[in-house]
Amino acid sequence: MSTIIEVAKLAGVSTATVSNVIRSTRVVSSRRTERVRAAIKQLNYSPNEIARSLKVRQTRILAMVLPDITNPFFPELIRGAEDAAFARGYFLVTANTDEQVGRERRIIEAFRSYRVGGILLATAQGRKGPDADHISALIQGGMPVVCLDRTVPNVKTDAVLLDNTGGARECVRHLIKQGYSSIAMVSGPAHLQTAHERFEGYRLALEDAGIPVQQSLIIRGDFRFESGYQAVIKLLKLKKRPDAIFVANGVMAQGALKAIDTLELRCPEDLALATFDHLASEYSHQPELTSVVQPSYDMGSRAGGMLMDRIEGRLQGGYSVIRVAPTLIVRVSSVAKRNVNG
Amino acid sequence: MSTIIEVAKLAGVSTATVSNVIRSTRVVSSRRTERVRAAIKQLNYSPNEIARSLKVRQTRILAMVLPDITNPFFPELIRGAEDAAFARGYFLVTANTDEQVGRERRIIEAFRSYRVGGILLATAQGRKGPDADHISALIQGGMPVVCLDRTVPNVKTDAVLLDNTGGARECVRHLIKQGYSSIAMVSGPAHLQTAHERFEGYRLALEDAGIPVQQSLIIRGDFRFESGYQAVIKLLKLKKRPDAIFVANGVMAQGALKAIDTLELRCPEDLALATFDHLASEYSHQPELTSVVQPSYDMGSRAGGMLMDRIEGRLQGGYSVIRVAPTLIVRVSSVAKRNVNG
DNA sequence: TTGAAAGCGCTAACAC
DNA sequence: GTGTTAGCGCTTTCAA
Repeated sequence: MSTIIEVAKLAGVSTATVSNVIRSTRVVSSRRTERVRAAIKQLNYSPNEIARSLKVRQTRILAMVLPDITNPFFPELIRGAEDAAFARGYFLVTANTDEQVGRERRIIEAFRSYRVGGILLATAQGRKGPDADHISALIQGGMPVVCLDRTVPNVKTDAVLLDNTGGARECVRHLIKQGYSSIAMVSGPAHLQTAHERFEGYRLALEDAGIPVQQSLIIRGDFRFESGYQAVIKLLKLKKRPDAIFVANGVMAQGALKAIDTLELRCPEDLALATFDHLASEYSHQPELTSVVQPSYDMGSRAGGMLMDRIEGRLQGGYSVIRVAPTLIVRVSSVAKRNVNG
Repeated sequence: MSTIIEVAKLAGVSTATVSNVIRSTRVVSSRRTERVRAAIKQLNYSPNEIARSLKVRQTRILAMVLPDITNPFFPELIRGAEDAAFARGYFLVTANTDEQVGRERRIIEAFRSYRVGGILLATAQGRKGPDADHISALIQGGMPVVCLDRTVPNVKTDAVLLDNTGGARECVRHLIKQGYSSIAMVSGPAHLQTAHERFEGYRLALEDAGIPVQQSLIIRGDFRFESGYQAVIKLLKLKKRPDAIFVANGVMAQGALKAIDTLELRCPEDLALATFDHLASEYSHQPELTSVVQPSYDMGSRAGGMLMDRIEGRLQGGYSVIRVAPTLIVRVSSVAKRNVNG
């Protein structure tokens, strides 16, 4: 790989001139500009960003750290952040922690070492995780960090979060209004903040309506397909079967549909269903599920914007936390109970 | 952010000693080692990989360039490559081109500038794209590149590909054996190599059986949900409706299911279905689709291994191209025609 | 075992 | 408009 010195030599100019042509940092005569361009082409020269970054002490790389790339919610987040980054001349790279805290640690350390401009973090850290010291250290060391979807416990940062509790509450309230009274929930993993908040919404909605929470109607899943399937099989085999189920994420809801199918029941005739996330239009075909839709693309894009603002010093002072509201989309899976067979 | 000089000063040793402690490049007395460790901790020091990379002229970063992160096939590819990378002390980052050639160009140029160790490329470049000069230049410049899933036209590289033609051929042959004779196809975008190859498999299977290919039964989609939906609606409104449809990817197959549902038909009673990709167990619930399953995790992992071998010089000489075979999984959506109503 | 110092490729301050 | 050069933070050779 050729260097700026070789380009300068070939073009018969100084390295400063080559640099100035590349970065347009000061005016260079058109004759020289042309000679430099030609030399660059001839040598197939690519400026060494490593050297440049070392000199200017910053990179225009944004790093996104994600827990589970196979959950369709996250790719949309990537697309949002990516478009925002590109629009402002940044470059987004992504790494996947596979929900493992150790791996997250290692990835963050690597990004820190490479001195990325900032980090978008959807942490694998649980909501009571005691292990967040490295993240505090990171931030105190001056690295701009924006938390996405999930915050890190006991760490103050900018964040873009969803109003999980509000969304779940509205959704369950809707089920109640439709005439359902025995409403089960398939919740997410205990250690995840988002799962906890969604459960809170469920609890509050029941409380609002004066309906007691029944432990037997709450089954914990892990946000994956199989656990949604198993949970609903279990619920539907109860002597006192629920008449509606609220599912804490979209992937588990697909498992729920499969379970209903396996037991040869029908939705909504035998059981109403409502869920977080809207995979339906993209990956599934029937029935149309009532769902709490997260504006994931938008969340990614806003978090990206926030991070770049912070990097560029446009965002001074205290941390800002944005709570984005989800949208409840009512579909056939939760039609009013009295109409089910009408 | 503190530097190695500050650490050295605080520990009362030379920078060489600090470096040797960090990299274990030579033996350092335990007294000094301890002092260095303490200083690192006290200063919250993180070695500057940028400076290191500049000096040693290489990085242990693997870059993966993907066309569509929202297609569930690709995240699995990432996981495979990532696990392979981590196991050998590399670090994988991903960027998404959104199927735009211009964006791909820009991303590759950035990765080149940052002197990543190598690139895993699932190109957005069409199979007849004339625009691959930058990729040839990249490779000639010494950058290790492994093509994944798709090759770049007229460019010689290592590659891990799927036997698309073989997979499609076997699948359609299966449909024929099950007694279907009017078999339609929802194909992928014309410019994509994979789509072309799958169509070839379809064509060959019909040819094998002496069934003429009918243009009216071939509808081109774009690998997305909506196009699968529209294509199947169109096919099912034909006067001479096909009795089976072969769909070129999993996302479109979901659209196909929705179309069948919309027209109040049933699969396989009214129409058999078989498809590339297996989204079924993860995102969908019914009916179980006969599918050509790609070993995507494995493809990612093998491509990653190949790239690291190439980087480390274990893979000398000519380029190697691996063609991975998919697996046909037969499910209820294509039961033998005579049994459909029996 | 340890330290001094050159140099990786670039930018930008300074001089002309 | 243009060139010279110090120095970004690290590794590694050479010398002790």
